[in-house]
Amino acid sequence: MPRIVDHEERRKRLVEAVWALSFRGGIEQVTLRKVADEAGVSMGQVQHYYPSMQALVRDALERAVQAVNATIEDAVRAAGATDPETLLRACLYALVSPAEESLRLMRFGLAAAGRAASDPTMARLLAPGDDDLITFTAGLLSEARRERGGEPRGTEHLDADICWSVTLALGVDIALGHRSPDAAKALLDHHIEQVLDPERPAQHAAADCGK
Amino acid sequence: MPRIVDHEERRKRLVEAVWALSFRGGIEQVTLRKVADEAGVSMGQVQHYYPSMQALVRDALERAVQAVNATIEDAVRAAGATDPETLLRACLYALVSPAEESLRLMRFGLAAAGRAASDPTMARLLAPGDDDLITFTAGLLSEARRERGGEPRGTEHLDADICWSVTLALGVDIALGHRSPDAAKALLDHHIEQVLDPERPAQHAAADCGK
DNA sequence: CCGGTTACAGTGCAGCTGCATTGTAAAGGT
DNA sequence: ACCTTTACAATGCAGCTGCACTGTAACCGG
Repeated sequence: MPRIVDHEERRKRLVEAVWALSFRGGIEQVTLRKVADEAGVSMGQVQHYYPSMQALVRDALERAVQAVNATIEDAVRAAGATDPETLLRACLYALVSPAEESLRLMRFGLAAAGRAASDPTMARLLAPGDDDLITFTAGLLSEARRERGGEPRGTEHLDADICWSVTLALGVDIALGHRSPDAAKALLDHHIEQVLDPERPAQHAAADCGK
Repeated sequence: MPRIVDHEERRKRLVEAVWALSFRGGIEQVTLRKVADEAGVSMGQVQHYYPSMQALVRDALERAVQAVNATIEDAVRAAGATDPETLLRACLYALVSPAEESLRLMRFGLAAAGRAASDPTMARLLAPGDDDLITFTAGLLSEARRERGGEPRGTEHLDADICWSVTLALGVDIALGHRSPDAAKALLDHHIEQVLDPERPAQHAAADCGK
């Protein structure tokens, strides 16, 4: 019947405006008017697609989470059918990537997490999906250990959980500018080494893992 | 000459009002009027002690960081002269404590970190002091390993860094309500075990480290 | 007792906020 | 050709914001 437009495209554009604004001046700069300006549209359009500001920010967060997850899945797909260790590294690296897009997402994610600290409905968006990811990672850990000649330790699930915790913390550090992506990657490498091959002492003296 | 009051006491009261408000409704609820109300004083007083809202929040963050550090130091002092492993655990547990006060600080810290993501002057307040803490922790790790009959691995500094990263990530999870303090502690225990005694396989089957 | 300094309390204001409302142009079905 | 539905654009508004400003009461050295 009526005029038909691509809703998805509009929402995406608006959400990207939110990300951009938040990246530049913090989530507090995300207002109806500024989002409209950044997206090059009118306030009316923003209101047309989102009933409230909260809904906009929520959707922006949801899409940010999806985008990060997509980054990980892309990494898996790109790695293809290599050894599990390479795959594992590829997954984890996705969160400490120096790519600008990744940085934008992490920054917004952190800002949103700040809000989520006292907004349960937002916190839920940041919650781990269904720990499929952890289970998948645990599988990789298990295989990677076997490939290195180690025996299974039965703690893969916990180890995977910790792996992601470390990675997330490093991502936060990067977002805050406390660590360079390189330094984070180096530290992450050390941890992976430790997890995969606990017995081996220090091997690569780790050029610099400093800040 | 003039009327004399305890400046420190006033500022502390105001900052605690900021923490309380932020805990309840998020950092966005922290406004001049609400802070004044919460502290039971007038807006004029808030303005008298802080030239701007930014300054207030900054001071609140600075004091929150100090308070958390104090928590760690208290833990060290309380542990007294026990074995290094107990000391190490005491330090790390400070960040995943179920104490309400700790929760308030972590929540506010997370909210502030959200702002710090795009405010470098705030990010600096959250930056690691001078990695004295990491070095201290590395020392504990080293001693604890020796006590367990292990040989030094030369990676204690990196390991300590990772320890705190894990702990921080768990603290964030708790603040977001994604993990209970108990679950976090259990996972942290697993990691400590792993770090101190890499060779040993799984020992305590870890009742539940689930969410 | 008094001048001066400090420590507030109260008020006013310009600017911005989200949101409701109204107006209107475009498109498709009939 | 018309009518209905959609997709906006533009404007209005009440509420809140930080902050500047003014008033004033307490205190203390002299």
